[in-house]
Amino acid sequence: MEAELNIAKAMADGSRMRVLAALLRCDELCVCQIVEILRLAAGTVSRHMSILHNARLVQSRKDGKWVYYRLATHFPEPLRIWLLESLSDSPEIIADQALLETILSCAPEHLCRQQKERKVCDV
Amino acid sequence: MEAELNIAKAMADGSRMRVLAALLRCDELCVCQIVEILRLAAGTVSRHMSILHNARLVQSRKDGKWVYYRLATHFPEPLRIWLLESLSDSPEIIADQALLETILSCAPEHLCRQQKERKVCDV
DNA sequence: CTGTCATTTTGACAATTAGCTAAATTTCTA
DNA sequence: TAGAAATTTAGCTAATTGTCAAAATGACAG
Repeated sequence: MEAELNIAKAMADGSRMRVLAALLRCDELCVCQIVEILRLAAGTVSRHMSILHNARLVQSRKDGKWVYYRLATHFPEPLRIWLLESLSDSPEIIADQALLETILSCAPEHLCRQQKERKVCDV
Repeated sequence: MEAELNIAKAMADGSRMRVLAALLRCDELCVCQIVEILRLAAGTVSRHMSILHNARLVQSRKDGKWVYYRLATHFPEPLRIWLLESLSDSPEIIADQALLETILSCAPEHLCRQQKERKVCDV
C-alpha cells in the first residue's frame, strides 16, 4: 500500500496537481517553466517535483543546466484517465493551459531571465 | 480542481485508503465494523469517514443506532480501477481482507459489545 | 580555474492534520 | 420519560507539510 499512498499524497496538493495536469498535455517542462506556471520560489518547486518523482509519477532528464520533467512512462493509466477527464473543465487548469501555450512558445533561457528580472525589480 | 483535490486528499491517508479498499470488496460497513478493522478510536474513525463523505467518495445510510457507509454511486470509475488493481497484492490490504471476513460473519451488535469490553479490560 | 546560472538542499516558521479523550447528539428500549 | 448505546463533534497535542530565503551543488563559458 505504501506506493499507492505515496502516489495519493503526491497528488493531494494543488500545486502538484496543476503540474501533473500541465504535463498531461505537453511533452516535458523544465523547472523554470514550472516556476512560471506556479509562481512559487524555485526551491519550493524543486521540492514539489522531488515529491512527484519519489512517488514515481514523473521522471527527469538533465540537459546542461536545465532539468526537464515529464510524466513517468509507468504513470498509472487509470490515474491519467481520471485526471484528464475530471480536470478538463477546471477553471484553474484551463488558465494554466493558456499560460502554458505562451511559456512553450519561448525558450527556457528567456523565462529564467524574466524570473531573475522580476526578482530584482520586485514585481 | 477543488473537487479532485478533495478526493486526492481523502485518499492520501493510510487509514482512509484501507477503508476504501475494504468497501471496494463488500457492500457496506457500519462504523463499529470499521473501528474493528482500523483499531482506532470511534471518534477518529468518524472523522475519517466524514472526510471521505465530504469528498463524495462514500455515502451513508442510517439504520437505527447504526450508520452504514458504502462507496458512493458516483465513485470515479478510474479510481475504482486503480485502487482495485494496485492494492490487490498489498500485504496490509490482504490482512484487512481476512479480518473483514471474520467481521462480516457476525452481527454488528457483537462487535460493539466486544469493543466496549476491550476498553473496560484495557486490552 | 573562476564566475555565472539553474537547480537542489537546508533551516526556520506557519498552517494543517491525525490521533486521543470527553462531551454532545440521536435513537432505541424499558 | 429516563437510561443506554452508537455515532458525531469539540478541544487538545504531536507530527507533518508547504512556503520562503539562503547556502550548497553541478554545469557551462570565458
